[in-house]
Amino acid sequence: MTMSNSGGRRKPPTIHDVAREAGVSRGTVSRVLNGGHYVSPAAQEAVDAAIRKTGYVVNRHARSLITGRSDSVGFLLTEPQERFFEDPNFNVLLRGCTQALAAHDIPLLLMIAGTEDERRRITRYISAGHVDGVLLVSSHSGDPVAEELRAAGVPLVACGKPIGLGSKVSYVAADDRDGARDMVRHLLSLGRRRIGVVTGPLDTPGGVERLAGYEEVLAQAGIKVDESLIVSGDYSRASGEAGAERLLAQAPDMDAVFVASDLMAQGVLAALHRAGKRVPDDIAVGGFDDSPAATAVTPELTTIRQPWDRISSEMVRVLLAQIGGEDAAAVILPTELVRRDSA
Amino acid sequence: MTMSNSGGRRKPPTIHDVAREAGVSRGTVSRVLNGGHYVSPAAQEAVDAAIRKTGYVVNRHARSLITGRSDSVGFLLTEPQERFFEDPNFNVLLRGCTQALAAHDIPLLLMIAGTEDERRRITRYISAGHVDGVLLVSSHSGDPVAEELRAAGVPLVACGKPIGLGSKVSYVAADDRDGARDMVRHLLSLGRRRIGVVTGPLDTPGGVERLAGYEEVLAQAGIKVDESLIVSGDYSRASGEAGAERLLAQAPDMDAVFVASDLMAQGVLAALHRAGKRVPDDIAVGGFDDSPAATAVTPELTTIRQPWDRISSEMVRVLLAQIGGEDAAAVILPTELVRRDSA
DNA sequence: CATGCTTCTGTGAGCGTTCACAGTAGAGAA
DNA sequence: TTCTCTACTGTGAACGCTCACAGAAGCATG
Repeated sequence: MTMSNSGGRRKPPTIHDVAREAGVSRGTVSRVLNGGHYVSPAAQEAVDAAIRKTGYVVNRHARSLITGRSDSVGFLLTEPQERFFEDPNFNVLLRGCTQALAAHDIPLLLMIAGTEDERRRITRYISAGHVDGVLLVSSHSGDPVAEELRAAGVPLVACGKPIGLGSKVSYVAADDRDGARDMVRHLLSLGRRRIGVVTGPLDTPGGVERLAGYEEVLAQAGIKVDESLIVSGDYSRASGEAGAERLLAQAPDMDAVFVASDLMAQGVLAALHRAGKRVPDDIAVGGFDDSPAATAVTPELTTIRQPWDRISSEMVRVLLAQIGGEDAAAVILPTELVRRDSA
Repeated sequence: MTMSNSGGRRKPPTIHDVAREAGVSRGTVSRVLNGGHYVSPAAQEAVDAAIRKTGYVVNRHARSLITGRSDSVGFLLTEPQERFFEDPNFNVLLRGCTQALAAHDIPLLLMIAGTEDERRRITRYISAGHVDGVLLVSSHSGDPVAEELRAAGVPLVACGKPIGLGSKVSYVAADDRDGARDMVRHLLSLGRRRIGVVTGPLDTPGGVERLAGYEEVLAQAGIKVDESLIVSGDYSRASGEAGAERLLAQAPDMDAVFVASDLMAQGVLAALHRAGKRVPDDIAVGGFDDSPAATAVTPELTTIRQPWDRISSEMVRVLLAQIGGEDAAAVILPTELVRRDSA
């Protein structure tokens, strides 16, 4: 009855074991592990075999201790959490980032800065160098956590154009203005002329840009912007419902409405339904996001697809580049009109 | 023009710096850091002050290198990702776990095992000891990744009762059967007698248990279970829609239906609406989950709330206990009936 | 006064890597 | 021959921490 293996975790092999097995030195194994420059074919092969045989996996702690890198990045969510957690796009983004990083063998640490205590803990953790960089999701303007990290020189890539942060912050965003332009042009092409809009929050770049696209296209079409056709929401379903009611009261002759998020559009559809308006016959409805919500309603939403899969992979690409020493960069990605039944 | 601080990351203070500042040795600082036993009040205070002054944060890599612990845990999502990512409960769970862990200063590493390549990478990463334990979300029976980790002796806590894994795996789950019982009893109390059911996937414990609760209560009430009132779905909205259509065809006199998830219930509502049935007048509908979807439909869903916040905190509690050497444990948490308009 | 116990402190070793450097061998040039 | 160059390899020193151990000081006990 000697010590058995089952149940307990066996001490894993080290670079020493591999070196001994392969009949070379630690240094040579290390070189093989890190790119294989200045290694003879024979040594290369011997080390590869030894690694396979021993099941060796590099000890990242030891490596990090000496390199100063952690080979991990944080995914930081600050401020108004609820909204994000209800938004399925958030999931797509999170998954995309995780998988893009996994391809580089870099783990993603999820960090949620809700309470003041969490905020402190997270800034301390990140500033201490426990992650090499941060993917930031925060629509909040003047986010104090983000500002502190920026000041500490931590590589940072935001999702969506950040407000109130210095110019040294990279970001990746969909072309909100162009998406809005596409949708409004589409509504015009359907012959609609009294087009309302439920905007997103106007203290966010996305909210502002989508409204700007709307106004731009109307102006180009020679249609005067009518203030009674503009109401603003906060991307939530409830605010869409309330917005639609206001619009119906202010502009009974409205024949289309561009809603700056699918979730709000859900609310708009509900309100229109209650008011006895048929969609799209009486009023055409255009959404934004192409979230699962878009196909969960009747009629299914015509909407603007944001390329979330590309957004996530670009965020990772830009962050890794920045960690590698490159300068901050801004990436704007094109959107796409998805035609369904509501417009 | 000497090297300036701004932009670059400054080398952080070490335990040496703190020791010098406090006028004590490394050992004493280390003791303060790890619980403060066998430390004189004077030393304690001096070290605390030095830590504050220098802004010292422990280097986790150096610590892990010697302790063998990583002080981090993985959140592992395997198999049918899409379903999870559409399910808002997943977000609540993920957030809950992240925050519960944060309170212990333990980072959460998100891992998604989609492709075969990711699966390999993740098992290697975890088996190598780069996390101390794993929170597992996987409804798939006989999950190979989970099985491998279990065999490797990695502390593991599943969300929901896992199928096909040995008994050494802990899990935390809502009391599915009791929740189903509550809902069916509620439908009976409304005077309904021809109660249909759209089950979850019957290769998962949740699906089986919810159906069992349904059958149990009907039996208690002296109502014979009618096979034509039972159809099974996969928790997706589409399967709910299809299920409702089958039920309407098979049992036109149905006056209530218990749907094993809110997402499916959304589909059921849509199908009933199309068929001209009024809810709850003609047919009462009961859901399960109390997801945001429940209040996003008209009429709002009467449903069973699963205590997701407690599930996540219990998962973390059980995992940390197991990492600390305790035995595997199973935790079943009570559900709650939420009355709204659909039943 | 020796002995033991408790409480506290400092020291050296070592965790598993990478990195800088020294060194070797072989080829080609002077 | 001698020198230089290239391609490769091994070695010791670090990285920042914890842990085991030795020891000191204080106090009670024999």
